[in-house]
Amino acid sequence: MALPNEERVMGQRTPENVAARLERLILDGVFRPGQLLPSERRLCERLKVSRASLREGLRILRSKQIIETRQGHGSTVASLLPMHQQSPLMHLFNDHPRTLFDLLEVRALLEGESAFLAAKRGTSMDRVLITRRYREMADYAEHSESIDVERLARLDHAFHLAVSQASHNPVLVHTLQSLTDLLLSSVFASVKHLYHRSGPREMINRQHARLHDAVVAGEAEQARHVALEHLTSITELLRELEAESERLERSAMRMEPW
Amino acid sequence: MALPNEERVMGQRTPENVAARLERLILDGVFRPGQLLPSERRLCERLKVSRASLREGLRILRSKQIIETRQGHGSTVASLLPMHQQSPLMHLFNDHPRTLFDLLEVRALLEGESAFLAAKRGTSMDRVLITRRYREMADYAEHSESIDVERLARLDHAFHLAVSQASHNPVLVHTLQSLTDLLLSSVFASVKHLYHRSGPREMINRQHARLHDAVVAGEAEQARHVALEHLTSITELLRELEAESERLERSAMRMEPW
DNA sequence: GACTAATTACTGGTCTGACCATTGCACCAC
DNA sequence: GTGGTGCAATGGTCAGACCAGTAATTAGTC
Repeated sequence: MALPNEERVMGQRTPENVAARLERLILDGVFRPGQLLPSERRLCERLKVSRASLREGLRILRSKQIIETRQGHGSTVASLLPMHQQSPLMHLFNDHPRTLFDLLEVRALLEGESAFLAAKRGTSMDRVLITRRYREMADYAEHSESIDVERLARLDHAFHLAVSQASHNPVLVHTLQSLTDLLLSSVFASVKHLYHRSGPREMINRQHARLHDAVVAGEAEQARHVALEHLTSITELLRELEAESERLERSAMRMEPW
Repeated sequence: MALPNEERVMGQRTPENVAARLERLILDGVFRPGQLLPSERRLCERLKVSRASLREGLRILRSKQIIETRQGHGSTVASLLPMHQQSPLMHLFNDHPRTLFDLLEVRALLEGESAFLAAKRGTSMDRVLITRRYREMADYAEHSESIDVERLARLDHAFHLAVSQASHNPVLVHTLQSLTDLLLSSVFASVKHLYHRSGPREMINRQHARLHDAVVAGEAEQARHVALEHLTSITELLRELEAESERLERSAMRMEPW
């Protein structure tokens, strides 16, 4: 039961642990992309595991495409780290921030259609659920003094999800979902900013109210119109935010040129 | 260099090969989902490899989530085979064939918007490319006596891709692309049927011509309208095809009840 | 007889040390 | 310089041993 101290801090001698420790070393920059790792024999000594366990650990990293191995040569850290492998579209965001607005454009289209279909096809149960989600969100936004932005974002998301689900088109729900995930993972900080300011927040609240009313009333064209307006507003707000941060960056650059 | 004959047919004694052979056995139904595999020792004998290599092979299957392993118990074939893991949406198609029309609904929306934007934003270079793709497709459809359906489908796809790319919205292009891939992977056989019949083929040709003309002329609203009409036609044709095959199935059932 | 505890015969997990196969480099003859 | 040759390093595979969980059987108890 009692292990030598050094081994305890090193963790268990299991392949999973080996892979995790090596991944940590790579993420910390000890081993850099393109670089040749130490030989298996050396890594065994350094990580205090047998070669069999080490090799299974390397196998894990290889299957995650974190390293590449050539017999007689060694293992090299792959140049594309998994951070960039989250989604095919992720590349775009890293290369061209402008893609954000392309995404919003597509999302507006889908969000508008889902509101339209929800108003048209939504059952009474759908409407009850939509209203409940709306009330949860609106109550929290109005009554809470100190707002937890993350929670508000979740409630917001739940409301829109309920609307899209009332469209009774799972493909639409899924596509919208994946685009929203992509959006939030890339600009969650910016979205948080929107909630923090009372001006935008109130505008968003009003639009949500109108969207809810139109969908529940079954006014399909109106629902689509409101949804499009909603997304247009958000796009506008994000544009302003971007321009603002650009101004800040530029002034910071003047202060500290490189 | 000279291996015993038996080993040569078994293949190399490498973990990758072990994984491939086991996967083959699972796909062939020798080992069924939920079933417990033979113990590592037995598999070693049967596959004529050392336990170290076998374990690395099992590690590969585990990382692909084809098997699950518990110490002291054994390795079981996962109940969800990788065939169903191609895409989150794939589940839907397997469970509810009706999803096909949901997909076509979303695709019509995106295709319409992409035609609209292409007509609006397309550069002269875009138009040249769209025309070229259109001509390649139309020439092949008209002049070829015996039509290679797969080739025609590729040309068709290339034409629509050129249109969507002229929208200058990479997110739209990507989303449309993934939906199209999903569609073709699930109902490629049905799509082939459409091309085989001269009636539907000529209708599709006419719609392509009108779509091309509207986009190149920059008539955005008209382009959207034609694209929507195009997708509506295809949906209708697929519906008819489905009803037809259902009739066939039902009559077959009467012949051979079970 | 019914329940609990110990036994035991499995299972996967790890370790060791050896040998094989490929690579790349230093060396050497031409 | 050029082209072979050998050697030392690498990853790949192997065999056998022991550790560590699991589960069914058995022995013991009430």
